[in-house]
Amino acid sequence: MRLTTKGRYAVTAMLDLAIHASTGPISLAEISERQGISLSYLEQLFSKLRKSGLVFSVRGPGGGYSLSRVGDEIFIAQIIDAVNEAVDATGCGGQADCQAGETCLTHHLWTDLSSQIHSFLSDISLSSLVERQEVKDISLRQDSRITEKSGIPLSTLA
Amino acid sequence: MRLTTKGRYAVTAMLDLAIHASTGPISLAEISERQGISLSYLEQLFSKLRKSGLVFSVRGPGGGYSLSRVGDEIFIAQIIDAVNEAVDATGCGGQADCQAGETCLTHHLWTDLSSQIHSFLSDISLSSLVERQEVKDISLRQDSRITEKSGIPLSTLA
DNA sequence: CTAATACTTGACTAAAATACTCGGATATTG
DNA sequence: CAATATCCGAGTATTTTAGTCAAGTATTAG
Repeated sequence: MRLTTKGRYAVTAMLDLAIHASTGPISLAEISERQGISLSYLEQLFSKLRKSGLVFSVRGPGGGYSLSRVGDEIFIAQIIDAVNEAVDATGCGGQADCQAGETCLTHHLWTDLSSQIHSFLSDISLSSLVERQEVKDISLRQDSRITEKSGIPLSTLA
Repeated sequence: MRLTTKGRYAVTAMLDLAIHASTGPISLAEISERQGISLSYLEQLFSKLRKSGLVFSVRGPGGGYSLSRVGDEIFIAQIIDAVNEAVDATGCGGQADCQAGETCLTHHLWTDLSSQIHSFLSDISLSSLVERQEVKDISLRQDSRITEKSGIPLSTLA
């Protein structure tokens, strides 16, 4: 199964984009700070997300990325597919040549599992995540932490 | 997500054991040949499977491994748990400290996915796999290939 | 009793994948 | 033209995986 930080970061970043969608394009620097993901790494991921048509970019000052369509038309499986190539639990990439060119004993089991996972993640839209209370809470915490940092100093120490 | 050849091999080997259960203990050498898995690697895996109580061993000539209980009381999730520690889609191992000690934006999603996968694999018993037609077919092919090798020479060349 | 079989254990290692970094280029805005 | 921000490819340290190797112990057949 390919489900690593790459896929997780991609979903997290896309969710960040969905949450802050109303304010125009979001720069990767913002996402990097809010979500704690390295900027260079985000650049790599968004290159793939853009090529898959999930986001579009605006260059230059004030630029950044935006979702290419509304959040309830973007599903988690699409995001993971875009950066991970495929969610696949088989060892042969679905080729069924797992044991010296022939099908291994458990091939069909992993095929079933793969489609199970895929359909689960295909049913969850970005919008549905944005609506969840835990997500709202965490997002609020993240936003306020950023505000503290870049806003009015909290004490006279500085 | 941790689902690698380790877990796949373990399930495959256990299924091999379930299929050939009637003939007493099965040696790892047999499984190694039938399933194309290195003997030393199988030894590692079965060490964990034994410690988890899924199999028991008989030493000495004629020895090998047997299932510790009937195949419809052994589930795929248990096998994977035994060798892989856990099927877990989160990056934090369920600790919810994914982002600098705090919960990351997508933590709950990965928690949900993990339990989805786990319950899917918890519903599938070894016996149910043994019953499947594809598994029967593949097993038959594997057994006949072994027979050819160790049985009556197919030509006078040797 | 002894030789062969087969499990048991732990340490070690090559190869692959992952999770990045780095340098520089290009486009856009003010 | 200077600052911002995306774009792109190559390079790399770390970690994980998948597997080897060596030495041992228990058991049984003969």
